[in-house]
Amino acid sequence: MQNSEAMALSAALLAVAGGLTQRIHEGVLARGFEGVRPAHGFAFARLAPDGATATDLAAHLGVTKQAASQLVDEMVRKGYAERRPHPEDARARLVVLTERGWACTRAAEEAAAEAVREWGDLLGEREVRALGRQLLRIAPRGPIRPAW
Amino acid sequence: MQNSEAMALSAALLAVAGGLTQRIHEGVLARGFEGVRPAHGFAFARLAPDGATATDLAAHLGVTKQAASQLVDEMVRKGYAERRPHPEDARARLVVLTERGWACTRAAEEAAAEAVREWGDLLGEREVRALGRQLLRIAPRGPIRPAW
DNA sequence: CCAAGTGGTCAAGTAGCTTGACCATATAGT
DNA sequence: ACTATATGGTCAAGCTACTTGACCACTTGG
Repeated sequence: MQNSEAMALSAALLAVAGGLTQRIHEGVLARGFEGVRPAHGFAFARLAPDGATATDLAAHLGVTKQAASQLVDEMVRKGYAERRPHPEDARARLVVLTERGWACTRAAEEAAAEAVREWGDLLGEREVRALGRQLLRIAPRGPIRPAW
Repeated sequence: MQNSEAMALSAALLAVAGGLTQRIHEGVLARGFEGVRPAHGFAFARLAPDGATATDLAAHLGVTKQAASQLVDEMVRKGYAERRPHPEDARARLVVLTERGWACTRAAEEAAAEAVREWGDLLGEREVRALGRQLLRIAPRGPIRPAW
């Protein structure tokens, strides 16, 4: 495969990712959740199962713990998360989603599903599933860097 | 397709895009081009064929013309681009890549090809080509937003 | 030929990150 | 058990890539 081909693939991938991000962001906004930025979505994803500490979040997002802490401040201030004492470590605080945080997460899922459904119209559902499988196989492990 | 499925697909897509961006960035750095940020790559892509005005660039990147102009300042200062008088409009300035700018573009292509080649190892070249075709078909038209 | 539109710049403000210093609690070594 | 080091978190200050707003130079259209 030629370099220019790889570049075309990369450009398409980044364009799709950028478009999807914006679609989700707009969809969440349209469902009445204001003051949420795309970066919050990645935080929500980490908090969703059982909560996490600010330092966990920092590692997951690839930022400093101070930045993660500021992000948590903001989510708390806007009612999407709350800090609880950590059950096993008196230094730490467990950050968990509030009910509003869960609702916002569901809104993001709906918005994502909406965008993906349009892909289905273009490619067929079978191809979209194949796309998902391929992407899962090449997805990197490390932190999800929400910026470029 | 369920919402959670769409979310998993979305997460994988964004993870792959983030990883690819980082890979390209590191590859460009490793080839000796310093002080280049991922956002520059999108600018280079727009400048590559025949140059562009700062306002064109702004529209392409989805930022204000002031921000685009600052980006051009930086690229000029670092030797990747230069401003020339516009042949048809005395108000405008045509921004074109320098030889170093072209070299940096080629470095980015090589880095991208390296990452894509690894996908080929995982999926097979046939599947990677299919991936490229699918992504091209669902890629949005508008500006490429280099941030989320 | 003048009015409105467009490309570009200057200046100031903002938001989200960084680095650096610090405290409180936990964990490991002797 | 006691100290030394590591770790979770916070406070404070600074940086940088963006924004908004005002403005000038040139172009375009009635």
